[in-house]
Amino acid sequence: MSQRPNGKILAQTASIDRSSFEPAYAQLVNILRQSMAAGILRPGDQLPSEAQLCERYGVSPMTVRRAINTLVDQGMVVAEQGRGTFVKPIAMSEATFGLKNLQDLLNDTEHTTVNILEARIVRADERVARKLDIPVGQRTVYIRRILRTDNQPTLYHREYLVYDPTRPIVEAELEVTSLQHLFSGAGETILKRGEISLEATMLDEEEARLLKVELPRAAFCFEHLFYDFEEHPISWGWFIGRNNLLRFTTQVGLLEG
Amino acid sequence: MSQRPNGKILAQTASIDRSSFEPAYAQLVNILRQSMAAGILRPGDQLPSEAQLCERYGVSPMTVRRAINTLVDQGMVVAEQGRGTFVKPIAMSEATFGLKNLQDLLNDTEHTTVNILEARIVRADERVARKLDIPVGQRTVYIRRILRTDNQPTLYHREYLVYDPTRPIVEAELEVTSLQHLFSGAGETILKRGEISLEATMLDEEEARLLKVELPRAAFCFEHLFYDFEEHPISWGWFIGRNNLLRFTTQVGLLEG
DNA sequence: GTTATACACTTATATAGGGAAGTATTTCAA
DNA sequence: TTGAAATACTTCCCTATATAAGTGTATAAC
Repeated sequence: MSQRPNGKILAQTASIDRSSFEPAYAQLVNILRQSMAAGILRPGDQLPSEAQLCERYGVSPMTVRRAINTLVDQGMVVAEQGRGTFVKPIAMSEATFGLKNLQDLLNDTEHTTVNILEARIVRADERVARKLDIPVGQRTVYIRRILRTDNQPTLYHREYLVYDPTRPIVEAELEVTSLQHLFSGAGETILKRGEISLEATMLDEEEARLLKVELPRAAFCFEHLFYDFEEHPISWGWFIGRNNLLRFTTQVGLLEG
Repeated sequence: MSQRPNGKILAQTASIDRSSFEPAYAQLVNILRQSMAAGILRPGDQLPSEAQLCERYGVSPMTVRRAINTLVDQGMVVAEQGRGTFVKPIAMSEATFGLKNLQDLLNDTEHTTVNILEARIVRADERVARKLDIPVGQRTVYIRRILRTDNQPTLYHREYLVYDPTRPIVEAELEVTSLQHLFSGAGETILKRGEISLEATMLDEEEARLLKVELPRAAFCFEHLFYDFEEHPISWGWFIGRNNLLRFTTQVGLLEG
């Protein structure tokens, strides 16, 4: 049975280095993480109690608490009041796919360029009006962009913006760098929140031509809808990416070991 | 200029209820979140200093620290030592897509059934051998499953497992419920970590037939590779999902308002 | 005018301790 | 033997306090 916290194993492996620049709580987090990565603490095992950790590593209860809270926040352990803290088994459902690849692509101004294919005022059709919550026929700004990496087209972006001269976002959006702002959030104080969804689609003829690929072809479609602080939608658009260049990868469980 | 922390606004909105079951730090987190959601604290604004928050809400510095740390961990604010704590603008790059939908699908035993189409021992070909880091020709367990929701096929899963009679995962995997275990992590103490990647693909003929859709059709392909504590791969497989039933949605920025 | 120092402000880390709440075990009584 | 109460142990939450360290500004010295 490995349900009972076992002390000796952990004690010999490592200790807190007080002269280090790394804070004690962070060192303790790493010690526990490495114990899990090395298989000393397996899923389901109980961690040493907080009092035991205090004594063993010579730190105060609050430091131990902070370390354990960190692990709980990271989803690596579960703490049950009155029972103990236990190592969580890895769960595929906790995998998350981020958009960091996409951002890196945009921030790499060395290799990446953004071209505006079209930017004009259009009247909202039924579909656009519903998405942006405006009357049919109201003016919107329609923008089509193509994003190239080393002169290879990688992303095709279309976007509808509500047309409001008092709102500076329209001008800002027209700049080629505005996509970066959308991603990194540099200085956009108008947007409150956004809904983003990802789906797999077939490229149509225009998309294939612009992305320079053969039909039929599958691709990611990446739809976004942004709201201002009055909860009004102000931007609806979608990215279409070449699936060979855009791949989402992630890890579950423990990293190094 | 809204760079200077403004006190009065927040003070009138809410206060800490000491008789509540909700801990003080959590209440403070909610107060600050709501201030941001309501637009009182806009992106780029500076939060009141920790000392100010202590005084205003009558809590100790550690309580304030924990609340702020929580917001930092959630990516809503950035704390800069010596300067202050600032509200982060929303960034699309921080959007993450989770697999909770998929898990809910699997856990819903009322509407979801798993059928094993095939489960047999096969010799590893070059591709499988490379993925599982085993010699070509070594025996593996090949499993094909179809997952139905309300008798509608939704997911097609194929998987190769290294064949090792001493390892109980092979038997466990053969059960129809094992997919749930993979996702929720119930009792799997053998798996250390996993790599998961998502891409958009075109369905081939067999996949389309099993999922009962017309060709050509785009779909998500969801590849997974799991390792044991000796860092040996033990499971390689992939899900193919009907794109109309499998959609990834997420939010960036502030939720309620 | 320029530089160096001191100070006030911020966040960051750590210590010590106490009380509340939940769980599991033991002990005691029926 | 069974059931209930007491006890020990665990995590959880909070307070109070101290020190360190980074940032910016005002002041004094050159």
